[in-house]
Amino acid sequence: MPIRLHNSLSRTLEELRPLVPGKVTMYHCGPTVYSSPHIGNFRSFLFADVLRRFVEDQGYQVVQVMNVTDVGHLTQDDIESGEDKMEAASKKTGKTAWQIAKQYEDEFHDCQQKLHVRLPHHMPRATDFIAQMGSIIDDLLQKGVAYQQNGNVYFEIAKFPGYGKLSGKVLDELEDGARIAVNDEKKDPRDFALWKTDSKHQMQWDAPFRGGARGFPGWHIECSAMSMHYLGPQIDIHTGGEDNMFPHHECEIAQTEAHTGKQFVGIWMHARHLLVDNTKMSKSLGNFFTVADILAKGYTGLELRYGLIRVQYRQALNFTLKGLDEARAAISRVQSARQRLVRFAQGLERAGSEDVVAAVAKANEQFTAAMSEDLNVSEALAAVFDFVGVCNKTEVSVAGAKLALAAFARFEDVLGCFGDEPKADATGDAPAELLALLEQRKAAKKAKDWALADSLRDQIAAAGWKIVDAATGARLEKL
RNA sequence: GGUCCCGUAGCCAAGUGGUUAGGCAACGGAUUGCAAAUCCGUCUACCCCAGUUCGAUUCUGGGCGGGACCUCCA
Repeated sequence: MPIRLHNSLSRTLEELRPLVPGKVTMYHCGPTVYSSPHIGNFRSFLFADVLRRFVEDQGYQVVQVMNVTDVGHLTQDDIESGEDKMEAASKKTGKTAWQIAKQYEDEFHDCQQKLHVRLPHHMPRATDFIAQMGSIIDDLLQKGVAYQQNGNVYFEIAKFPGYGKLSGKVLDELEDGARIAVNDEKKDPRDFALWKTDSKHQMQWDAPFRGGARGFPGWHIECSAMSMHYLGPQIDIHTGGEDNMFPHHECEIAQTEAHTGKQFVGIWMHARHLLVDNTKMSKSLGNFFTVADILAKGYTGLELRYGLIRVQYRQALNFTLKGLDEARAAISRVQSARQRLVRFAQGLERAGSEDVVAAVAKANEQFTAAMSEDLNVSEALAAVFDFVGVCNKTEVSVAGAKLALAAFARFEDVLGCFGDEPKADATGDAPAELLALLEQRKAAKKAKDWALADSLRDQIAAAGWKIVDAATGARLEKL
């Protein structure tokens, strides 16, 4: 089944047709490492992760690159007095820009791991690609599409007729907006920086291009350089948050295509920003949750992941703590069903003779169809839950249980929000004292001392475990 | 001001020109010593007004309401 994805450039659903059959190259605009990653960041990164997982599921070999921006991302991009995010954080904390970058890059990787992200094949830092950026700048200067003023290098928008094709922005509208760049150096307010000089800037390099001055790179150029380095001049998919569309991606297109003369990206995809309690989440409003904040509240990475991917990436997602509670319950429903199947498969419960071949095929089909239609995760989840219902009411055979488990394993492989296949019985993992309590309860039940049995159950629950009474006996499971 | 998105049952959220989405919660019942889990059942909706149509939640137009981007942001 063809994978259809929404291309921001054409504003339509397009079939994924990779440049090289069977192989898909993806580039994702990654974090700017100047503060702790928040849940909004991860809605975008998790979207990229699910995209990669599904494309792989469909048999493609994927190469995925996500950059780490550790220099050049200006707080007011085009304004002369603009300050690099890293520098601003440095000023605030007293740490060096390099320390800031390292700290938050580590934290970012930690969050990726906690949210069960399949790591991109390459996660390069902008500061490691100064030379590559330089050669592009050099070429753009040679071609006359960039110009230098007082050591600053700007890309000249007028030399690239396609500027604005992604975001639909035209000059007049921009000038009417709030964003009016005051910069006499530029020929056009929309011209953007490829290289900046600033003697006060901590991160500085000798110009990596001919005839330049010591300075640091503009924000946009890093993505062009790293994308090209790892994936070549043309890539299949490029993703980012919706805010990246303009100016970042617009600028990427201009500089990259001016440099290579080829179409840069096949399909541009942008994740909608999430809302928190029905209102915009942003740093300036201060109403944001970091990933660490959520985990500190006792939610697991899996629950957060579920909560952030359950709505299709182009829909507004209203993030609430209540939503995470729902995620917890939903995950548990899936895992309970899987555990039951594991028990059948391992002969711990008496298997029946009903088969699930048709149900498995249907679930897989619906799941694939939903995901193929622009990653409709909500609909894919519906297919999973339909399947859960079927499994729960089926006296499944051993072979059937294994088949059903394979289907769940596939859904987990793509979505990654349910967790590993549950063990048939977690009793063995429980602390010895709880096992003792469980034995005591068995005895109490036998003696029909219900008060004692219930109090033992409460004690076990207080320790974070629950008793599951099955026909084959009682066992413990983690709450 | 410009561009764009959305308005679905208690909540979250898919989808469709005429046949039960799904999750969570709630309420009955089965099961259980009582529970938990599970199963069965109940609650069955599409902002408003016109239009197109045999028929619209689903297409068209208008209205109202909410939100996003254009400005640091994923």
